[in-house]
Amino acid sequence: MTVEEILKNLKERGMKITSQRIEVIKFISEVKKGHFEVKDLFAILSRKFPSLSIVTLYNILHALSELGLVYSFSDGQKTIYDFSPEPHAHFICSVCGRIEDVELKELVIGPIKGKREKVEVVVKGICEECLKKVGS
Amino acid sequence: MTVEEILKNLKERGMKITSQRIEVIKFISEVKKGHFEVKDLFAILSRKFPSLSIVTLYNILHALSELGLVYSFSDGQKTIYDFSPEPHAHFICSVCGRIEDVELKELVIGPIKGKREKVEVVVKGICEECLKKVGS
DNA sequence: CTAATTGCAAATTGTTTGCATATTC
DNA sequence: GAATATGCAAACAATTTGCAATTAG
Repeated sequence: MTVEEILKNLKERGMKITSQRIEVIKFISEVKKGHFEVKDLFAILSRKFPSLSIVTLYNILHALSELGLVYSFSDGQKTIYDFSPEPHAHFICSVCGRIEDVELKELVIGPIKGKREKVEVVVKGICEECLKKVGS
Repeated sequence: MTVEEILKNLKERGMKITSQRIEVIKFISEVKKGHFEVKDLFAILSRKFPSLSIVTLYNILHALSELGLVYSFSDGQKTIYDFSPEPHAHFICSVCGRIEDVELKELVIGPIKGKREKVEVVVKGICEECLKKVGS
């Protein structure tokens, strides 16, 4: 989705197009792939947009997430935002915290009483580099 | 595993058997199934053990989790402990926060560069009751 | 002009840390 | 008696809330 498409999307849902929202969406559609915490995004966007508040970032990302325009999951401590469109699992290193995409080949779960909105598959472990450093 | 077996397990790993640990392990092995937050467990055990500190609970649960004696996952905000031994997925209602077990029939993921320690499958959505109340 | 959005300060929540005291082995 | 564990107070990190000022439509 292009920046314009996303903005159109927001407009259609009655949301206002603010410069903060434009910046965030621009960033997302430029990057396309990768994981970010709110903090990281804040650090990056603050440079170009010094008046930006992290509270606004929380608002915007929360809204985009609700609309299904970004995907979010938790590393157990904080929310990670993920802009890549294809579903996949995530590997999180419990030592260095690094997150890597993992192919999700097959996932079958039993029936759910209710409306299912999203599925998070998180694999925790120790990445190769940390294994080398610490041993196991 | 019985309380005695778990305690033996701890001893073998050089951990000391304290009354706090006994209480926690007793509780876990009595309940066997169900999800708890540290806060809940603290509320329950505090009655029988008024001097118990929640910090100690964090310590104990963290240790038991490391040893693989309890399973833990995140609801995105806090750590949920799960004492049932068979692997399964979890459904979390984003409205009321209730957590239910979901059968995990099949899960195949791609290769991982590193040592895989555990997999969390969390399904988020809205439970039947909340759907009835709010509509959708 | 009106409703939505921003951004600040402050509050909350979950969890961790430092350290002195107490307890197990 | 030595090493480990507890529990308190305080620190921390991520996120949310209340609210007044600003901005988009």
